[in-house]
Amino acid sequence: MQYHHGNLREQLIFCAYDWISSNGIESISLRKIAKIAKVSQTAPYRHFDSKEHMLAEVATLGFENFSSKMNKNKTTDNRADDLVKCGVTYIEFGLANEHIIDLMFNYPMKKTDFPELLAAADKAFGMLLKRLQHLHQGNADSLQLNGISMLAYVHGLLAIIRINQRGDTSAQTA
Amino acid sequence: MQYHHGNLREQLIFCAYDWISSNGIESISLRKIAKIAKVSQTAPYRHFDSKEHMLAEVATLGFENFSSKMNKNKTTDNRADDLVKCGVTYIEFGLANEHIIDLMFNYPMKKTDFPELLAAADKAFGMLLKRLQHLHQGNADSLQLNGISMLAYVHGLLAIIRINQRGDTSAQTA
DNA sequence: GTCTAAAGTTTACACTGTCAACTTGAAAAT
DNA sequence: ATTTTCAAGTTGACAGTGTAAACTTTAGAC
Repeated sequence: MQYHHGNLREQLIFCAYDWISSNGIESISLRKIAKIAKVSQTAPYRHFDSKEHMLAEVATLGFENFSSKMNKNKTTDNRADDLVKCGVTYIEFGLANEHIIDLMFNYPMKKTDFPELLAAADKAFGMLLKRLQHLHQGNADSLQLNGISMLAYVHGLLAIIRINQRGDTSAQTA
Repeated sequence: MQYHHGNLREQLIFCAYDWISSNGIESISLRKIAKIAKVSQTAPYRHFDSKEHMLAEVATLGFENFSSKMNKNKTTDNRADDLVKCGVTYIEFGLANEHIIDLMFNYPMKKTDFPELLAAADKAFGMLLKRLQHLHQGNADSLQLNGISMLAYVHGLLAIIRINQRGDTSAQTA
């Protein structure tokens, strides 16, 4: 239908996603992924304003994948179970997709400049918070931690685990 | 005493620290900081094997600064106070030095390749853990969280605050 | 006063993001 | 059916990057 490539835009996003998944963020280059997609080095500029705009799309895809994984954790009536599953899913995703989650959280991107990314991130965090709050409301007298606190805890736990994996700081002294 | 510069090595580390503090990690280049230090572009290679080796020194300095700030929080006999001060110090440091803490935690560096960095990070985390555990042992029946958990919580809280500051994910719905 | 080696310089290379100018070809307009 | 148009692709160029190789300077040891 189109010129050479059909849907180069999506192709590029998938290529970049794959590349980052296996090689990390800092080793990526527009030219490399253009070459992988078998187009010229400047072809991506017909679809993205800049490298950052493209990475924003990749990060968006990351949040979508995370959301869909999260979505399989149906909330049950056992709220403690739900919390555990929720946290485990988050951490599992982070450990299984460490480079993508790097892009999602640690790469300095002004998310407000990328509405799609902002929406995808909002949705994912919203799911997390809803479940955590669900638990919290049912057990109002147990822990004095609200949704953000628990989110912070899970997020931080993942970070600590990863830092330790990178060969590090031996925080495991506890 | 020496050739042109006296102690270029330290000079470069300080220049890089300053640059990163005000401009962030990804905009740094060896050439820029060499120019700032008024030496040729390859002069840094007489003192560092690579850019990463230099950044490791900067990160080490970051951990040292953090430790020295942490050190001013003398542990008192009020353990709850100690915990709060500890967490506040951590988060304050992170907010006041966001680019440096990026380098310290989010920049993918194999810390085991840089023994000095590893030692500095160990020391900083050790201080944090000691205080947290100090509290925990005194209150063994209160929260079922150990040192790592509390570290994760504080670390995650900082991360969430920063992500929100970047214009983001509106996790403040709680 | 020569020698040496550490600390600095110049030059060069491959790679990066991105701009400008050109080409292609499928669909819209006549 | 032919012409026009314009999005999607290309080539070529530029400044900036990390870093390797070869050269030069200079402080101190003999």
